[in-house]
Amino acid sequence: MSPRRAAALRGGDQSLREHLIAAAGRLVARRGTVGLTVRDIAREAQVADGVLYNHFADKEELLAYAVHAHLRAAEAALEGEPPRPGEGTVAANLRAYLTRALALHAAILPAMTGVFTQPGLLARLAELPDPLAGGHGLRAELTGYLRGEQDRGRVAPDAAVGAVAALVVGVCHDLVLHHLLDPAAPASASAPGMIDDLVRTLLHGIVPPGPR
Amino acid sequence: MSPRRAAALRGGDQSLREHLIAAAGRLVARRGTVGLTVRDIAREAQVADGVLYNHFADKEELLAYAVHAHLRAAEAALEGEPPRPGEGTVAANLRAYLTRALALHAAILPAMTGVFTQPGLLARLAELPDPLAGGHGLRAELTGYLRGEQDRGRVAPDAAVGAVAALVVGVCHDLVLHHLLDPAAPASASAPGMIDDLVRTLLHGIVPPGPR
DNA sequence: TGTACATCAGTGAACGCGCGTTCACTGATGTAC
DNA sequence: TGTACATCAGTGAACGCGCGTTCACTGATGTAC
Repeated sequence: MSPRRAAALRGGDQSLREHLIAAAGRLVARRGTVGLTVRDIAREAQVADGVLYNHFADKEELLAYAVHAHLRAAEAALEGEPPRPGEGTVAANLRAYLTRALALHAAILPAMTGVFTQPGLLARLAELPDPLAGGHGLRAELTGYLRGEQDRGRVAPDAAVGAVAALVVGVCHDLVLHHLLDPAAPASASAPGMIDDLVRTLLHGIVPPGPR
Repeated sequence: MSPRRAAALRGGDQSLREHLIAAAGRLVARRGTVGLTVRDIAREAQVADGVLYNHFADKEELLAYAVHAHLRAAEAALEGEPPRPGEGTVAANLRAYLTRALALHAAILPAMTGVFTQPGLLARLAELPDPLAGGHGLRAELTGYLRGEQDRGRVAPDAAVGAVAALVVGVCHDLVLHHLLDPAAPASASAPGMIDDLVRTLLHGIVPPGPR
């Protein structure tokens, strides 16, 4: 008793549900969630307009799964492992965290920008397991790393790790948003030395050298 | 030859055009641009649905003026003057800049979040004079201030002023967005010490004291 | 093995709603006499 | 000064479109005999 199968699924072993999430996820990665219609998704999935309602309560539920898949894919696409306390130099590690965070935000922010403006979608997304909520995991990773360096004496014991994490995540927002505002302009994140400047500032601050 | 006047304008000396921009601006400040309909605006202005087309090419043009008015109002509402190089202490001045920037972003970001997702509206807004584009003016102010302090030797001559500006503006995005994501959670910006932590980090960095 | 039937996911035309926009009409005010 | 008319911004019902959603129908597959 296995009834009709969607034409687009011939030859594959994916369920239509997974197929729909994947298709919607592709569109989310490409265009964000704003202005995405159920017909766009059905066309991308090469499937009838109405099927999605056999697998999801409504458009918002499908979109929540699609955004979730997009976020996890962006996270999985990050290269290498996050640095660990004690290894290499603090400067190199901070640089690695900044690079990772920038790459993640560049992949995620365009889609998340739309999510911010759709409270219902945001709520649906929060209900899914492991939401990672746009860089939360990264913030925790960085905070943990800095605490580890404090234990090893390579970061000042009174350094404000929470402030550093907020600065790092924030600067990612800023650099990526600037690029969104004016896609023609060269991303200042890729400006030579920008990341190094950020690392230097976070490490040593801006007061002149001399007695503190 | 002065024909009919909108009922809502009785007793005032405002033009209907200004009246519409003000009403739309109020809604933008309250709810952002997303989901705002021309009927919402007409109801807020206590005016007929269609009048806006006597004064604006379309909804988007009115919205652009409304957002622009909102941005200028938020900027005007900032208390006090931005600090000047040489006055007070660098720490106090940085604190003042952070406080100003946070206040501005808290007022502006909810509306701007929606603007990011409406490319047409963004383009219209960019066409208006003095767009200030979500903190551009503030960034320039801060950069100028830091250069002035460099001239006076209170900020290291090799300090990366552009990086500091990006960090300051970025952390504002971050703190405000967090509040947007979870309005119930207490704003970490208001957490006691957060701003002081940020100032300390920017001034002195996180490496342990000792020989550089 | 071959044939008729039952099942039910997939299909896509159609529905209803809300939106931006239009336009025939209204009516307060200035002008002509 | 008083009256009839012209003007045109304001009015709001109506239009058309695109959207999310529904549902009568289709047809590939498993089952009964």
